[in-house]
Amino acid sequence: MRRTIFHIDVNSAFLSWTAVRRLQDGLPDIREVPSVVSGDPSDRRSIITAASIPAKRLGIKTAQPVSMALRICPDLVLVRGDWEWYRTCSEGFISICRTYSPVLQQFSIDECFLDMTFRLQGKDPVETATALKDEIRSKLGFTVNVGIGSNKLLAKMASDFEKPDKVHTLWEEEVQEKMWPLGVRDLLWVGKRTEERLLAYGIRTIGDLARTGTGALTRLVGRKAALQLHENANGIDFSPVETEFREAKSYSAERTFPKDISDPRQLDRALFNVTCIVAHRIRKDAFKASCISVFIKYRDFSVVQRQCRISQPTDITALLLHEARRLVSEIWDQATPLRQVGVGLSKLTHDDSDQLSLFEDPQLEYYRAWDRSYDESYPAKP
DNA sequence: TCTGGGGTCCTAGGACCC
DNA sequence: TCTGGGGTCCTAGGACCC
Repeated sequence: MRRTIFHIDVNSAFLSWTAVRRLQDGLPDIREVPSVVSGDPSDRRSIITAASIPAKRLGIKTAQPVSMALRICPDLVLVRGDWEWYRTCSEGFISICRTYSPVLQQFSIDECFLDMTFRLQGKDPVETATALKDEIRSKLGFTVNVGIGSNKLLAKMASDFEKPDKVHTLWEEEVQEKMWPLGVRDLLWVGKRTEERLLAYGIRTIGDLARTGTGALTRLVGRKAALQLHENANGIDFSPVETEFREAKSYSAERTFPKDISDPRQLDRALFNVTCIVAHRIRKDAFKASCISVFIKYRDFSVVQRQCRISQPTDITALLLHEARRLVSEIWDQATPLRQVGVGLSKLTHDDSDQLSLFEDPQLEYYRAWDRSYDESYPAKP
Protein backbone atom coordinates (compact mmCIF):
# COMPACT_ATOMS: atom_id res chain seq x y z
CA MET A 1 0.00 0.00 0.00
CA ARG A 2 1.29 3.40 -0.94
CA ARG A 3 2.01 5.79 1.91
CA THR A 4 -0.19 8.86 1.43
CA ILE A 5 0.23 12.07 3.38
CA PHE A 6 -1.88 15.22 3.11
CA HIS A 7 -0.60 18.63 4.11
CA ILE A 8 -3.38 21.15 4.69
CA ASP A 9 -2.42 24.81 4.68
CA VAL A 10 -4.87 27.68 5.23
CA ASN A 11 -4.45 30.29 2.48
CA SER A 12 -3.18 33.58 3.98
CA ALA A 13 -4.54 32.29 7.29
CA PHE A 14 -4.74 35.41 9.45
CA LEU A 15 -6.04 37.47 6.58
CA SER A 16 -8.68 34.90 5.57
CA TRP A 17 -9.80 34.46 9.14
CA THR A 18 -10.10 38.21 9.65
CA ALA A 19 -12.11 38.41 6.40
CA VAL A 20 -14.55 35.76 7.64
CA ARG A 21 -15.05 37.69 10.86
CA ARG A 22 -15.67 40.95 9.04
CA LEU A 23 -18.14 39.35 6.64
CA GLN A 24 -20.15 38.22 9.67
CA ASP A 25 -20.29 41.88 10.69
CA GLY A 26 -21.49 42.90 7.22
CA LEU A 27 -18.12 44.40 6.20
CA PRO A 28 -16.61 43.96 2.70
CA ASP A 29 -14.39 40.96 1.92
CA ILE A 30 -10.80 42.12 2.39
CA ARG A 31 -9.53 39.09 0.45
CA GLU A 32 -10.68 40.77 -2.77
CA VAL A 33 -8.68 43.99 -2.30
CA PRO A 34 -5.08 44.76 -1.40
CA SER A 35 -5.14 44.29 2.38
CA VAL A 36 -2.92 43.11 5.22
CA VAL A 37 -3.03 42.06 8.83
CA SER A 38 -0.38 43.98 10.73
CA GLY A 39 0.64 45.35 14.09
CA ASP A 40 -0.11 48.91 15.12
CA PRO A 41 0.22 50.94 11.87
CA SER A 42 1.22 54.06 13.79
CA ASP A 43 4.29 52.19 15.09
CA ARG A 44 6.88 52.61 12.39
CA ARG A 45 8.41 49.30 13.40
CA SER A 46 5.35 47.16 12.84
CA ILE A 47 5.42 44.62 10.04
CA ILE A 48 3.00 42.70 7.82
CA THR A 49 1.68 39.52 9.43
CA ALA A 50 -0.40 38.36 6.46
CA ALA A 51 -1.23 39.80 3.04
CA SER A 52 -4.18 39.22 0.66
CA ILE A 53 -3.51 37.82 -2.80
CA PRO A 54 -4.20 41.21 -4.50
CA ALA A 55 -1.69 42.76 -2.06
CA LYS A 56 0.87 40.04 -2.83
CA ARG A 57 0.42 40.73 -6.54
CA LEU A 58 1.59 44.30 -5.88
CA GLY A 59 4.76 43.00 -4.24
CA ILE A 60 3.63 43.20 -0.62
CA LYS A 61 5.02 40.36 1.43
CA THR A 62 4.74 38.89 4.89
CA ALA A 63 7.32 40.34 7.32
CA GLN A 64 7.68 43.52 5.30
CA PRO A 65 7.56 46.80 7.25
CA VAL A 66 4.10 48.39 7.11
CA SER A 67 5.62 51.70 6.01
CA MET A 68 7.13 50.01 2.96
CA ALA A 69 3.83 48.37 2.06
CA LEU A 70 2.04 51.71 2.32
CA ARG A 71 4.55 53.23 -0.01
CA ILE A 72 3.82 50.51 -2.56
CA CYS A 73 0.06 50.84 -2.10
CA PRO A 74 -1.24 53.94 -0.30
CA ASP A 75 -4.83 52.57 -0.36
CA LEU A 76 -3.81 49.36 1.39
CA VAL A 77 -6.45 48.19 3.87
CA LEU A 78 -4.80 47.55 7.24
CA VAL A 79 -6.50 45.40 9.86
CA ARG A 80 -5.37 44.34 13.33
CA GLY A 81 -5.02 40.71 14.34
CA ASP A 82 -7.45 38.98 16.71
CA TRP A 83 -5.68 36.02 18.30
CA GLU A 84 -8.68 34.61 20.08
CA TRP A 85 -10.66 34.47 16.87
CA TYR A 86 -7.69 32.85 15.11
CA ARG A 87 -7.60 30.14 17.74
CA THR A 88 -11.31 29.49 17.17
CA CYS A 89 -10.79 29.24 13.40
CA SER A 90 -7.79 26.97 13.86
CA GLU A 91 -9.73 24.60 16.10
CA GLY A 92 -12.58 24.43 13.58
CA PHE A 93 -10.23 23.64 10.73
CA ILE A 94 -8.30 21.03 12.70
CA SER A 95 -11.44 19.24 13.81
CA ILE A 96 -12.72 18.88 10.25
CA CYS A 97 -9.32 17.53 9.18
CA ARG A 98 -9.43 15.03 12.04
CA THR A 99 -12.62 13.48 10.66
CA TYR A 100 -10.60 12.44 7.59
CA SER A 101 -7.87 10.71 9.61
CA PRO A 102 -7.05 10.45 13.31
CA VAL A 103 -3.35 10.36 12.45
CA LEU A 104 -3.02 14.14 12.49
CA GLN A 105 -0.05 16.32 13.34
CA GLN A 106 -0.71 19.97 13.92
CA PHE A 107 2.32 21.76 12.50
CA SER A 108 1.33 25.32 13.37
CA ILE A 109 -1.83 27.33 13.97
CA ASP A 110 -2.75 27.05 10.28
CA GLU A 111 -1.13 23.85 9.01
CA CYS A 112 -1.45 20.15 9.66
CA PHE A 113 -0.40 16.79 8.26
CA LEU A 114 -2.76 13.85 7.88
CA ASP A 115 -1.58 10.29 7.36
CA MET A 116 -4.21 8.98 4.93
CA THR A 117 -2.49 5.67 4.17
CA PHE A 118 -5.14 3.48 5.81
CA ARG A 119 -8.03 5.89 5.27
CA LEU A 120 -8.42 6.06 1.51
CA GLN A 121 -9.59 2.45 1.09
CA GLY A 122 -9.33 2.53 -2.65
CA LYS A 123 -10.67 6.07 -3.01
CA ASP A 124 -8.80 8.53 -5.17
CA PRO A 125 -6.55 10.75 -3.01
CA VAL A 126 -7.21 13.85 -5.12
CA GLU A 127 -10.97 13.40 -4.84
CA THR A 128 -10.71 12.94 -1.09
CA ALA A 129 -8.49 15.99 -0.70
CA THR A 130 -10.88 18.04 -2.83
CA ALA A 131 -13.79 16.97 -0.62
CA LEU A 132 -11.82 18.01 2.46
CA LYS A 133 -10.92 21.42 1.09
CA ASP A 134 -14.51 22.03 -0.11
CA GLU A 135 -15.94 20.99 3.25
CA ILE A 136 -13.69 23.49 5.06
CA ARG A 137 -14.65 26.23 2.62
CA SER A 138 -18.40 25.64 2.88
CA LYS A 139 -18.51 25.10 6.65
CA LEU A 140 -15.94 27.67 7.80
CA GLY A 141 -15.82 30.20 4.96
CA PHE A 142 -12.11 30.14 4.20
CA THR A 143 -9.98 28.26 1.69
CA VAL A 144 -7.06 25.88 2.10
CA ASN A 145 -4.52 24.21 -0.15
CA VAL A 146 -4.04 20.47 0.17
CA GLY A 147 -0.71 18.96 -0.83
CA ILE A 148 -0.60 15.20 -1.41
CA GLY A 149 2.60 13.18 -1.36
CA SER A 150 4.19 9.96 -0.25
CA ASN A 151 5.83 11.69 2.72
CA LYS A 152 5.49 14.87 4.76
CA LEU A 153 8.11 16.79 2.85
CA LEU A 154 6.51 16.17 -0.54
CA ALA A 155 3.01 16.89 0.81
CA LYS A 156 4.21 20.18 2.26
CA MET A 157 6.03 21.17 -0.91
CA ALA A 158 2.90 20.33 -2.93
CA SER A 159 0.60 22.47 -0.80
CA ASP A 160 2.84 25.42 -1.64
CA PHE A 161 2.19 25.16 -5.38
CA GLU A 162 -0.46 27.39 -6.96
CA LYS A 163 -2.84 29.02 -4.46
CA PRO A 164 -5.56 29.47 -3.30
CA ASP A 165 -8.17 26.72 -2.93
CA LYS A 166 -6.14 24.08 -4.78
CA VAL A 167 -5.17 20.42 -4.47
CA HIS A 168 -1.76 19.35 -5.79
CA THR A 169 0.14 16.07 -5.79
CA LEU A 170 3.86 15.52 -5.53
CA TRP A 171 4.55 11.79 -5.70
CA GLU A 172 8.11 10.46 -5.79
CA GLU A 173 7.87 9.91 -9.53
CA GLU A 174 6.87 13.56 -10.00
CA VAL A 175 9.85 14.97 -8.10
CA GLN A 176 12.04 15.45 -11.16
CA GLU A 177 9.31 17.15 -13.17
CA LYS A 178 7.63 19.25 -10.46
CA MET A 179 10.29 19.90 -7.83
CA TRP A 180 13.73 19.86 -9.45
CA PRO A 181 13.17 22.96 -11.63
CA LEU A 182 12.35 25.07 -8.54
CA GLY A 183 14.96 27.36 -6.97
CA VAL A 184 16.78 25.97 -3.92
CA ARG A 185 15.06 28.54 -1.71
CA ASP A 186 11.75 26.79 -2.34
CA LEU A 187 12.99 23.65 -0.62
CA LEU A 188 11.93 23.27 3.00
CA TRP A 189 14.80 24.15 5.41
CA VAL A 190 16.64 26.23 2.83
CA GLY A 191 16.52 29.77 4.16
CA LYS A 192 18.29 32.95 3.14
CA ARG A 193 21.75 32.03 4.41
CA THR A 194 21.77 28.51 3.02
CA GLU A 195 20.55 29.82 -0.33
CA GLU A 196 23.44 32.31 -0.43
CA ARG A 197 25.97 29.59 0.25
CA LEU A 198 24.47 27.23 -2.31
CA LEU A 199 24.28 29.95 -4.99
CA ALA A 200 27.90 30.88 -4.36
CA TYR A 201 28.73 27.27 -5.15
CA GLY A 202 26.63 27.35 -8.33
CA ILE A 203 23.73 25.33 -6.93
CA ARG A 204 20.62 27.12 -8.17
CA THR A 205 17.77 24.64 -8.40
CA ILE A 206 16.56 21.81 -6.22
CA GLY A 207 17.69 19.52 -9.05
CA ASP A 208 21.24 20.92 -8.79
CA LEU A 209 21.11 20.23 -5.07
CA ALA A 210 19.88 16.67 -5.60
CA ARG A 211 22.86 15.97 -7.87
CA THR A 212 25.48 17.51 -5.54
CA GLY A 213 27.49 15.10 -3.43
CA THR A 214 27.09 15.22 0.34
CA GLY A 215 30.84 15.81 0.77
CA ALA A 216 30.64 19.17 -0.98
CA LEU A 217 27.39 20.02 0.79
CA THR A 218 28.92 19.25 4.19
CA ARG A 219 31.59 21.86 3.62
CA LEU A 220 28.86 24.41 2.81
CA VAL A 221 26.25 23.81 5.48
CA GLY A 222 27.59 21.25 7.97
CA ARG A 223 27.11 17.52 8.13
CA LYS A 224 23.64 17.14 9.48
CA ALA A 225 22.08 19.80 7.27
CA ALA A 226 23.96 18.43 4.24
CA LEU A 227 22.46 14.96 4.67
CA GLN A 228 19.00 16.40 5.20
CA LEU A 229 19.17 18.72 2.19
CA HIS A 230 20.46 15.99 -0.06
CA GLU A 231 17.70 13.60 0.96
CA ASN A 232 14.99 16.24 0.74
CA ALA A 233 16.11 17.44 -2.68
CA ASN A 234 15.69 13.83 -3.81
CA GLY A 235 12.21 13.69 -2.32
CA ILE A 236 13.23 11.43 0.56
CA ASP A 237 11.76 11.95 4.05
CA PHE A 238 11.04 9.20 6.57
CA SER A 239 9.70 11.39 9.37
CA PRO A 240 6.41 10.11 10.77
CA VAL A 241 3.20 12.06 11.27
CA GLU A 242 3.48 12.72 15.00
CA THR A 243 0.16 12.68 16.78
CA GLU A 244 1.54 13.15 20.31
CA PHE A 245 1.15 16.57 21.86
CA ARG A 246 4.62 17.94 22.56
CA GLU A 247 5.15 20.18 25.52
CA ALA A 248 7.03 23.39 24.92
CA LYS A 249 10.75 23.22 25.66
CA SER A 250 11.19 26.92 26.16
CA TYR A 251 9.20 30.11 26.58
CA SER A 252 10.34 33.59 25.70
CA ALA A 253 9.04 37.13 25.53
CA GLU A 254 10.66 40.14 23.99
CA ARG A 255 9.99 43.79 23.37
CA THR A 256 11.19 45.98 20.54
CA PHE A 257 11.35 49.63 21.53
CA PRO A 258 9.56 52.21 19.34
CA LYS A 259 12.91 54.01 19.28
CA ASP A 260 16.28 52.55 20.30
CA ILE A 261 17.01 53.21 23.94
CA SER A 262 20.16 53.71 25.98
CA ASP A 263 18.62 54.69 29.30
CA PRO A 264 19.17 51.87 31.84
CA ARG A 265 15.89 52.72 33.61
CA GLN A 266 13.91 52.27 30.40
CA LEU A 267 15.71 49.00 29.78
CA ASP A 268 14.90 47.85 33.29
CA ARG A 269 11.20 48.62 32.89
CA ALA A 270 11.09 46.56 29.70
CA LEU A 271 13.05 43.76 31.35
CA PHE A 272 10.55 43.78 34.21
CA ASN A 273 7.61 43.63 31.79
CA VAL A 274 8.91 40.78 29.65
CA THR A 275 9.96 38.80 32.73
CA CYS A 276 6.44 39.21 34.20
CA ILE A 277 4.91 37.99 30.93
CA VAL A 278 7.12 34.96 30.45
CA ALA A 279 6.92 33.95 34.13
CA HIS A 280 3.14 34.25 33.98
CA ARG A 281 3.10 31.97 30.97
CA ILE A 282 5.14 29.20 32.57
CA ARG A 283 2.99 29.36 35.72
CA LYS A 284 -0.13 29.04 33.60
CA ASP A 285 1.31 25.82 32.17
CA ALA A 286 2.55 24.63 35.59
CA PHE A 287 6.23 24.75 34.66
CA LYS A 288 9.28 25.82 36.59
CA ALA A 289 12.47 26.88 34.86
CA SER A 290 16.06 25.84 35.63
CA CYS A 291 17.64 28.03 33.00
CA ILE A 292 17.10 31.68 32.18
CA SER A 293 18.52 33.67 29.31
CA VAL A 294 18.42 37.31 28.34
CA PHE A 295 19.13 38.67 24.91
CA ILE A 296 19.63 42.17 23.62
CA LYS A 297 19.49 43.32 20.03
CA TYR A 298 21.51 46.29 18.82
CA ARG A 299 20.71 48.76 16.03
CA ASP A 300 22.46 46.60 13.49
CA PHE A 301 20.32 43.60 14.48
CA SER A 302 23.23 41.79 16.07
CA VAL A 303 22.13 39.82 19.12
CA VAL A 304 24.05 39.08 22.29
CA GLN A 305 22.65 36.47 24.60
CA ARG A 306 23.62 35.24 28.05
CA GLN A 307 22.11 32.42 30.04
CA CYS A 308 22.64 30.73 33.36
CA ARG A 309 21.37 27.81 35.38
CA ILE A 310 19.07 28.40 38.31
CA SER A 311 20.01 26.15 41.22
CA GLN A 312 16.40 25.54 42.25
CA PRO A 313 13.78 25.43 39.44
CA THR A 314 11.43 28.35 39.92
CA ASP A 315 8.43 30.20 38.48
CA ILE A 316 8.72 33.19 40.80
CA THR A 317 8.93 36.47 38.90
CA ALA A 318 11.11 38.22 41.48
CA LEU A 319 13.76 35.48 41.46
CA LEU A 320 13.78 35.32 37.67
CA LEU A 321 14.00 39.10 37.41
CA HIS A 322 16.94 39.12 39.78
CA GLU A 323 18.84 36.71 37.50
CA ALA A 324 17.74 38.56 34.37
CA ARG A 325 19.08 41.85 35.72
CA ARG A 326 22.38 40.27 36.60
CA LEU A 327 22.73 38.74 33.14
CA VAL A 328 21.90 42.02 31.40
CA SER A 329 24.52 43.82 33.47
CA GLU A 330 27.09 41.32 32.21
CA ILE A 331 26.40 41.95 28.54
CA TRP A 332 25.26 45.58 28.26
CA ASP A 333 27.48 48.61 28.83
CA GLN A 334 24.44 50.77 29.77
CA ALA A 335 25.20 53.12 26.91
CA THR A 336 25.07 51.45 23.49
CA PRO A 337 21.55 51.96 22.05
CA LEU A 338 19.36 48.88 22.10
CA ARG A 339 16.58 47.91 19.75
CA GLN A 340 15.14 44.99 21.66
CA VAL A 341 15.36 43.08 24.90
CA GLY A 342 14.05 39.60 25.66
CA VAL A 343 13.95 36.93 28.34
CA GLY A 344 13.78 33.18 27.74
CA LEU A 345 13.10 30.33 30.15
CA SER A 346 14.17 26.75 29.45
CA LYS A 347 15.09 23.46 31.12
CA LEU A 348 11.48 23.29 32.22
CA THR A 349 10.09 20.85 34.76
CA HIS A 350 6.78 20.23 36.46
CA ASP A 351 8.43 19.46 39.78
CA ASP A 352 7.19 21.32 42.87
CA SER A 353 9.95 20.35 45.28
CA ASP A 354 10.62 23.96 46.22
CA GLN A 355 7.38 24.06 48.19
CA LEU A 356 9.41 23.16 51.27
CA SER A 357 11.38 26.34 51.16
CA LEU A 358 8.16 28.30 51.54
CA PHE A 359 8.39 27.63 55.24
CA GLU A 360 11.99 28.73 55.40
CA ASP A 361 11.82 32.06 53.65
CA PRO A 362 8.90 34.38 54.33
CA GLN A 363 10.06 36.56 51.45
CA LEU A 364 9.10 33.80 49.02
CA GLU A 365 5.53 33.85 50.30
CA TYR A 366 5.39 37.54 49.57
CA TYR A 367 6.74 36.95 46.04
CA ARG A 368 4.19 34.20 45.40
CA ALA A 369 1.35 36.40 46.57
CA TRP A 370 2.55 39.10 44.19
CA ASP A 371 2.57 36.57 41.32
CA ARG A 372 -0.91 35.34 42.20
CA SER A 373 -2.28 38.83 42.01
CA TYR A 374 -0.50 39.39 38.70
CA ASP A 375 -1.95 36.15 37.31
CA GLU A 376 -5.44 37.17 38.35
CA SER A 377 -5.17 40.53 36.62
CA TYR A 378 -3.78 39.09 33.37
CA PRO A 379 -5.60 35.78 32.95
CA ALA A 380 -5.55 35.67 29.13
CA LYS A 381 -2.10 36.95 28.22
CA PRO A 382 -1.16 35.18 24.97
C1' DT B 1 11.51 50.91 3.63
C1' DC B 2 14.11 49.61 7.43
C1' DT B 3 12.94 45.26 9.20
C1' DG B 4 7.82 41.51 15.13
C1' DG B 5 7.31 37.77 18.10
C1' DG B 6 7.60 33.07 19.36
C1' DG B 7 9.51 28.77 18.80
C1' DT B 8 13.03 24.39 17.45
C1' DC B 9 17.35 22.41 16.39
C1' DC B 10 22.39 22.32 15.29
C1' DT B 11 27.33 23.49 15.82
C1' DA B 12 31.55 24.58 17.92
C1' DG B 13 34.38 25.29 21.69
C1' DG B 14 35.56 24.88 26.57
C1' DA B 15 35.42 22.48 31.07
C1' DC B 16 35.78 18.39 33.29
C1' DC B 17 36.12 13.42 34.01
C1' DC B 18 37.90 8.78 33.21
C1' DT C 1 58.27 17.03 29.56
C1' DC C 2 54.72 16.29 26.98
C1' DT C 3 50.65 14.34 26.50
C1' DG C 4 45.47 10.33 23.59
C1' DG C 5 40.71 9.61 23.14
C1' DG C 6 36.05 9.52 24.43
C1' DG C 7 32.06 11.12 26.83
C1' DT C 8 29.05 14.62 28.90
C1' DC C 9 27.53 19.06 30.06
C1' DC C 10 27.31 23.86 29.30
C1' DT C 11 27.29 28.21 26.66
C1' DA C 12 26.98 31.37 22.66
C1' DG C 13 25.68 31.94 18.27
C1' DG C 14 23.31 30.91 14.12
C1' DA C 15 19.92 28.85 10.96
C1' DC C 16 15.36 27.61 10.11
C1' DC C 17 10.13 27.56 10.71
C1' DC C 18 5.31 30.04 11.05
